[in-house]
Amino acid sequence: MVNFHKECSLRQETLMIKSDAQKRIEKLRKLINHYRYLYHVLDRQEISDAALDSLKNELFNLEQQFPELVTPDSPTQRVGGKPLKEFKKIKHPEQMLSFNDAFDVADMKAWEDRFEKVLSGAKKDGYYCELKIDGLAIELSYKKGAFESGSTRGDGRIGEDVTQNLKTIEAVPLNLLEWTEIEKNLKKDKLERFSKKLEKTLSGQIIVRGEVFMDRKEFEKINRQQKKAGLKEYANPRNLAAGSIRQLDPKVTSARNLDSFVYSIITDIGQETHEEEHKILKALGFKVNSHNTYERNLEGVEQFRNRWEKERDKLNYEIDGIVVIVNNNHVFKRLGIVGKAPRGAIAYKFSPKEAETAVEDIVVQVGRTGVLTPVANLNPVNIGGTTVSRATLHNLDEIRRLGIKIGDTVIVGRAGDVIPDVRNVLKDLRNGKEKEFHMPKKCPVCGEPIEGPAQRARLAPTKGRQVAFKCVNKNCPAVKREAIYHFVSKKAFDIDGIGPKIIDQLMDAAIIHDAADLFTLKKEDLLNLERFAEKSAYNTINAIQKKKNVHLDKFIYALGIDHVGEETAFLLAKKFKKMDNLKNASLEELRSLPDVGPIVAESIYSWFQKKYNQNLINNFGKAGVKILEEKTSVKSEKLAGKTFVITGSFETLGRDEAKYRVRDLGGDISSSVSQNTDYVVVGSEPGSKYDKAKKMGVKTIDEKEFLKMLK
DNA sequence: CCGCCTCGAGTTCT
DNA sequence: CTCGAGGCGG
Repeated sequence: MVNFHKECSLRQETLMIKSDAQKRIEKLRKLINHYRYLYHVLDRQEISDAALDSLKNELFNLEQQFPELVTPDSPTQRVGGKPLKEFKKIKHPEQMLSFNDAFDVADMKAWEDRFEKVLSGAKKDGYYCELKIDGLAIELSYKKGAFESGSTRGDGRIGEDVTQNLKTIEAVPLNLLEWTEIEKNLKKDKLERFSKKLEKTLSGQIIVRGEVFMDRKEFEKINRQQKKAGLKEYANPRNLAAGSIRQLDPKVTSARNLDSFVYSIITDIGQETHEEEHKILKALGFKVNSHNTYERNLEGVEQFRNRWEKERDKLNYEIDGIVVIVNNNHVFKRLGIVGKAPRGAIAYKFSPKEAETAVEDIVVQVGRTGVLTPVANLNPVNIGGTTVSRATLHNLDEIRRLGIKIGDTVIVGRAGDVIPDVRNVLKDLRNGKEKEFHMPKKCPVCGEPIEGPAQRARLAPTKGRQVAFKCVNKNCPAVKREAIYHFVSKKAFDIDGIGPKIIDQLMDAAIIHDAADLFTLKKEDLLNLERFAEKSAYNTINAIQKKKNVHLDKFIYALGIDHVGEETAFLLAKKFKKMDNLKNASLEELRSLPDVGPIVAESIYSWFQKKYNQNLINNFGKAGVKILEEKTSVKSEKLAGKTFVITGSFETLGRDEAKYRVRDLGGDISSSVSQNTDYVVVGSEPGSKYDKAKKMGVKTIDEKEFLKMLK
């Protein structure tokens, strides 16, 4: 009796808890699903990750206690499946097609012309434009509002059943929204007319399609982990996403944090346009891409494309173009299929960020310092919207690293989206006629012998390996020419309207021999040259004479002494005050300056020892160049001890101007972010310094705050 | 001697 | 902007 009683009460207790648990479980599921929807679909975070995790934890624990309460659509079941032996096949109810490609306006026009002929004047009703996500296509099937199965494209007719893996993607709803919610959404978009048919469809089956992808952050995170573990890094997010979705063990897929957008409804619910499909998908609780939009004509399409080509880097996922679809579904159907692609849609690709081309030659350039730089002359190709015909190869080490030969086929990209850069040599495409590149033994410009790493190693055996080859002839025309380019450049004498072309002309005609000669130029000297008439000659002379008075730091910088750039020139001007003091400074004096070590001191000292340079300085004086020697006074100490780094561009002042203003107030400017940096001033379109500042926790300020500090 | 912090120099096309 | 290397502190 006693025992019976006990058992009874125990059962009673369990039952009670179970019913409570059931209620609690349902509430938790609803809540978790709601936050998931806000976060992954509507892009809104209203609860911290930690808080959401604790909800999930509670749910998980309850379900552990009552396994019989687990349902397949519970949020805990996103990683519920066991590893598979192989994927089952799923037949697509309607073939999954691919798109034909267009690369420019002409292609688009041709496409429009082609199908308008087919339509023979029927109304086409504009286009729907979507971002073309670089991922893989999927198909999802929902029965009675719950996710039932999903598959990859496969060959278009039959795909692989990757249901378990798709479940792990939080952007893929395990349940559609509740009907009352859907109705509200439809009303908001004035789509009530679909209500009836949609409700009926949902009680049965609805099939939709979309794209699975991995965002950049996740991709970078995984590659960091790979690197740390000494494993091979993945080539791109697309391949990694595709690989992840084809994992037999859903635990692996789950760890990859994939994302997804959907973009079309296969089931007929009376949708008239593609735009409506998107709105309905959104109303159902699917994640659709909010940037997609309707455009009336090809001009609008063109604008959409161009805008996103420019802004594609701001997205957290990769796109390789846009998809343009005839918006009217009846017209779209009528246009039919050509080959493997629908005639009513086209992928309008962005110009590629990398392209394949041939190395026609490798030539050598001589820079201001005499350093020889090998440059590849390329068969011109369009990369990122501009034509590239040359790319630097930096030095011999780089050539060896790439293994590049003349005649090779290469992949060219643009470093920092600007500077052409050889990424890869396609050695498999060689035909045997490729020629090895050799550094010339003699300077290609003056014919004097080149000093290479081997020679220098003998001269200074303590130094490590040096990569540069150098023409050490002080009279090498190339070096002298570059010296004058440098002299007139923005940060030196800043002489407007005199560029390499004019300097070449003047030197070739032997009218000038060094920078000092510029200041004694007469109008008559120029009139004999090609492309110079009265007016242009006058302007040029005027531009030169206008810059006759120059601050000491600019002057020192303009001399182009090895290892003396802007900063060191500024420092020298501040310390020595007068040109004469610097000229006569001893090695020890120079060496004692902060940031000047043995190498820099030696470079400065020996520059002023040379007769040629002494003459040059005298000639500047004779030509009437005046050095303003009293500019170093700091106006205030307001920013003393503060170090600034500047990135991006500003509305009200240039970067250099900003720099001078900081210095005037006693602050320091640095070119790279570190622990020592006090403020990073962030303009529009900032570069990597901004990222670094954020990572290091350095304080960033915007233009407004910066200007306030300057006041 | 090592590692961090800077500066210098080179770079393409519109 | 990026890479290489000089300077300097630990």
